[in-house]
Amino acid sequence: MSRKTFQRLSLDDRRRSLMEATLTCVARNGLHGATVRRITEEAGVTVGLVRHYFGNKDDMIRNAYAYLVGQLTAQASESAKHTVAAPETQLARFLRANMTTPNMSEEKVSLWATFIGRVRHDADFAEIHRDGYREFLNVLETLIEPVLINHQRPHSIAACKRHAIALNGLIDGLWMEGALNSGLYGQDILPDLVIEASERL
Amino acid sequence: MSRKTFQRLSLDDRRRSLMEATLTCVARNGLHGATVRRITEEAGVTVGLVRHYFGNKDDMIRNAYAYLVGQLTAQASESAKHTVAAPETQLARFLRANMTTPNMSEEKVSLWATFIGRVRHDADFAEIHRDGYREFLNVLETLIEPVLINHQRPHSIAACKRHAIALNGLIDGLWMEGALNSGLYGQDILPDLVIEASERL
DNA sequence: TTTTTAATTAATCAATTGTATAATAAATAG
DNA sequence: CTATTTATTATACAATTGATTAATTAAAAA
Repeated sequence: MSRKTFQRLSLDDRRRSLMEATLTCVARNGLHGATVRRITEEAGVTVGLVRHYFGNKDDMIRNAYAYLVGQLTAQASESAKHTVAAPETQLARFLRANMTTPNMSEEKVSLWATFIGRVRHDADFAEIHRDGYREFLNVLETLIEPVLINHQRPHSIAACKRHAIALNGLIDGLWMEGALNSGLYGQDILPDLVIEASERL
Repeated sequence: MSRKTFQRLSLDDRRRSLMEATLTCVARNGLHGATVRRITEEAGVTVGLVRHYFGNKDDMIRNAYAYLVGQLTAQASESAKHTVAAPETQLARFLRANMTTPNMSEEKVSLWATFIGRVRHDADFAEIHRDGYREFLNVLETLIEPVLINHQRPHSIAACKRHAIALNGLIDGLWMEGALNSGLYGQDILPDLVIEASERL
């Protein structure tokens, strides 16, 4: 029997490959079904690499979670600073982007929810979550402030924050509804709905 | 060595005890850390009872999930049909109830999110989720319709549904924000916030 | 080319997993 | 009080788990 042929990847490439395989397996089999063997098979390598690149499985999963949150916030930041337009248009565009693919990928949202159960009990998860949340909130606040000013509404830091929290809640909630859409309504109403809703806010 | 002394419980009591222990363990250790041994120890029994009452572990977990969803929807329905009051007051009261304990128990919301990752891949989970979701939406719709009528706004079935979906999204999102509150704001602003937001909807 | 480096494989290990079965004892019926 | 039922315990088992180590080999260096 001959050994398996393999490629030597750079540290970053291999780590990313393993984190993505981790997310794929968690999405498919849940946190409890994402075993080291399944993950490494998905990545096309053998189990020893987990120790080599992450020390142990838990650390690999934490890194994968951070990787996921990073993707989500990066997408959000990206779709926020697009063109020059009226503040309302910018906010609306941002919201629409967050209600359509690829920002609202069913898999990512579902993954995000799967991990959230760990946030309350694992300090590392909590920190990753908090950082991502803070960044998303910041993006929202900077989008909201000019809109409030335009409409001559109170726009203190606190007021912006309140609106950001509410809007973020709405986005999160509709994310989840969209991600696991139970077939009770068409997916396509969500973008209009979130804009319609936030216009009233 | 003497054997462990025990009580024989009724079928319903023992099943409920095991389901509650299951939820406790999932909340504490995640779906992957909720082992049969931990669960049965939490329930104060030995492992053999899982087979006796649920056939296997997966079935026990599915039943525990259905039990959780049942609790959540029951709470919601309960807090909906309270007093006789103006439709706006009733809706506001319902929303406030959903943003405060015991309806918004951190543990329950966190549990709810933990399980949601399974909804897309397990038909049984999907059905349980869909049923609970439908019921919650129904409650919301019946609360919303009279409000719309009072304000002489379109109140077709479709319009009510849209509002219900949006409000449910807002509730879900704020639920999660509240449950894993990252310490970025005080918990107490959520009730006011959701009412303030929905008044504008 | 040859040498060196370290990424990767392959195999082994102890621990934990879910499940199954026979022995036991609590509750019920006669 | 005795017999019967069956909920519950205790134990065993095979499979799977995450972790560890030494042997390889691809790639870089010389």
